[in-house]
Amino acid sequence: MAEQGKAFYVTTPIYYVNDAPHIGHAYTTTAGDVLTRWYRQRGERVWFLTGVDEHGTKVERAAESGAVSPQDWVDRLVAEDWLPVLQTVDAANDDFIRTTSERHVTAVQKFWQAVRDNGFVYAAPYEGPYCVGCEEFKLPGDLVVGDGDLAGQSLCPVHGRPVEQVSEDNWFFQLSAFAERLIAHYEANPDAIQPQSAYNEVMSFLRQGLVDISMSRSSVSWGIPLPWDAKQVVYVWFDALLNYATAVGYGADPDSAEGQRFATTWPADVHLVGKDILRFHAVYWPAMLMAAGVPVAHKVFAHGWLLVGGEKMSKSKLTGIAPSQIIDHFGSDAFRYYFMRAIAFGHDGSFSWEDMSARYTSELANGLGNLASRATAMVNKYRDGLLPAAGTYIAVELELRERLSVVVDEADAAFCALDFSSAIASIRGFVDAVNLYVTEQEPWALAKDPANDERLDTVLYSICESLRAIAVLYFPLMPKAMADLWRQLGADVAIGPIELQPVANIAQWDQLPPGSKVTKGDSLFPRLEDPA
RNA sequence: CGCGGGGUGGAGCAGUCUGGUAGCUCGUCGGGCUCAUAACCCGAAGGUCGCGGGUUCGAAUCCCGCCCCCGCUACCA
Repeated sequence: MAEQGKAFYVTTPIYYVNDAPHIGHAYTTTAGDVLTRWYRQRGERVWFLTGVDEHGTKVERAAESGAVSPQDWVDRLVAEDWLPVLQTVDAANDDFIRTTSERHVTAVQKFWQAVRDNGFVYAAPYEGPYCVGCEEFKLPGDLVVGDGDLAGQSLCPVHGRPVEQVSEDNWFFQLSAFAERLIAHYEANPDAIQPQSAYNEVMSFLRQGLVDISMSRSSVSWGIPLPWDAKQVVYVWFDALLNYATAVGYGADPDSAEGQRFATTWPADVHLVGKDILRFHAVYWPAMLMAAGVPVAHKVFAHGWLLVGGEKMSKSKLTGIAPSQIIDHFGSDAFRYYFMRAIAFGHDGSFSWEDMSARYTSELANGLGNLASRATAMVNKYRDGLLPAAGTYIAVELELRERLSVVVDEADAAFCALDFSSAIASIRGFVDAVNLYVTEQEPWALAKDPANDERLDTVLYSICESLRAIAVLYFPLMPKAMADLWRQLGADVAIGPIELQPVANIAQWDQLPPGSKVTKGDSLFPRLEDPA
């Protein structure tokens, strides 16, 4: 559990503005959103941060070719691409950090000044193989050996051209000083990197030893100037990683609102990252924090890649998919459901339109949507839309309630462990159990004989109570549809807003007051035609 | 000896850490029901869990060897 008074703080990576948002970005954001919405549903204080990374050579160059200033360029990308995608996936982030914002820039300078004051930054010439095409230094291991005319020469693997030996004066971060501390930290906190495969990877990397790493660039101008050397800017990774701390008030006056936020929010509880940027988050970032004398994050969780046609998504192969392509058709709830349900978090997973469509139809339309539909229809048909009071519960209802109680516990444990697919599997099992309950109790048969009135009341009430619980359980995952369901059950009027229903109370039965107005509204998940 | 991930019924995936009737979604076949979004429920067929050894009363799961696929080569989640 979080420290007393501290918010449960979750971050996504900050996305590079020069890319087009695709479903990989949306996947990470969705995971963070579901996780934080669940914690809010538990009644905890929560802080959910996302944002964008705006510095670096690529942006500088792109702006140049568009004949605008870098700032205008990134302003436009943020407004047109990155903020809208949050609406598209229905993310309820508490903040959005931009690395060009004043609060970030000044805090980054404070941070590196602190690291330097602590003795972990030094000047040295950096010499190494440099690719003019990439405009960056390469590591010897990155290079490939040429053949033919270029036989024997070291080539840039991207451009296939010989690299040059270049030297520039640089500032170095003394990363090597932290290998032992990091190893000790992770040995003492084996849950600090998940899943296990990511933990193993980082540990084996650390045990090879760490080398110092250049933290500034003189060849780039679009960045944050070093406070002690205005001719150099902070290397973009060592600017970007700091967002997690600067966004919640690192470096602010402790008595200010920002300073208070830092005190009650930092350290982060979960950094969500793709497995490709694990090393930055599990090695460089905590080392930087240690160097500055700031506590490190509790956990880094590395999720897998989305594969399309068995390969990592690729725009050049036409498999880079914009979230809106899917969400325009299926809606944001179905998008969130699909990616959290179909892919074990931490593993790679395949996306296909066919699978998405099949799951939507089977699990959402035929499963949950249809259950809501048959429930609201029967209350209207047999009881004029007024929820009846339950009569005497018999064994089947008691079993259903017991099942619910188990499901709530399972879902809570799984969501808190970021095991989204297991949480959903558990809830889905309950939906199936309720569908089975309906079929076996045959309310339509009970309705044929007034002698069964009380029994029919009990069955109808139990179905609606089950749906009440399902709505709350699924609300963090599918906020729009579950808010709809909540209204159809009359629960907003009867027991208040769905977002205020604590997880701890979900399994408590008899919450819907008899007499509530149950409405048969639009289908929660209408069956969709396959697009041609 | 590069590092890492993976190979489970027709498709896509759990399960492997903490050995003990192989599970889920879809698809196929047969039956039931009619409240409901032609939806719901039941039953059945279909797997030597990549291959070969080993440990064990017992291995998808642990150990050894091997084969194959995919990333690490950036649109970077």
